[in-house]
Amino acid sequence: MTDTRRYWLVKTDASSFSWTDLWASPKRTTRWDGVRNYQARNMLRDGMKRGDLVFFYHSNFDPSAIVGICEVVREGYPDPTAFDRKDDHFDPKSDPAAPTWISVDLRAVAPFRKPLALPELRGVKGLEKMELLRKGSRLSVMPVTPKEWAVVTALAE
DNA sequence: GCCAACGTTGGC
DNA sequence: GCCAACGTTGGC
Repeated sequence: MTDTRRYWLVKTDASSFSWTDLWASPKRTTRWDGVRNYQARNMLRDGMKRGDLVFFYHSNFDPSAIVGICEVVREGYPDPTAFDRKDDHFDPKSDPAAPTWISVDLRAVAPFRKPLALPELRGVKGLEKMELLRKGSRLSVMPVTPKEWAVVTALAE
C-alpha cells in the first residue's frame, strides 16, 4: 500500500485563532483564510489535498508549540476575506475574476496529549532540517516530510 | 519589548 | 532590475 498523503504545518497566533477555537467550531472545521504570503499561498493552492494531515502550531505563545493534528477537508478555493472591504485581510489588488489568495478548510482530528514545545523539538534527531526550526523561518504554511511527521507524532505519544 | 530575518514596495 | 526603506513575523 502506498501512502500518497502529504503532511503540512500551519501556524496560528493563538490569540487570534487557537486550537480551542478550532475544536469549538461547527464540525470542528474552519476556513483557513487570511494567508497573504505567496509561498504559503502556493502550498494552499497546489499542494494541499483532501485527506492530507496538518500539524496545528501556536506561534507567539509561551511556549510556542505544536498542539494537535488537523486534516484538509476542502481543497483550495478563493479566500473570501480578500474581497471583504471590512476584513483585516482585505486586498484591493486581488481581482475576483482571478483571485490572488486561497483558502482551504481544516478539520480538527485530535489534540496532542501534551503540546510539543519549540525548544523541545530543537535538537531532536530527524528534525534537523525541519522548516519550522530553521532560523528566521516565517512561513505560516509549510510542508512536513513523512519522516518528520513520524518523528513528531512519536514524540507526542 | 527587542530585534533578526524576511517579504514587499517604490524610487531611480 | 537594483536595492534601500519599510512593515511584519515570531523567537526570545
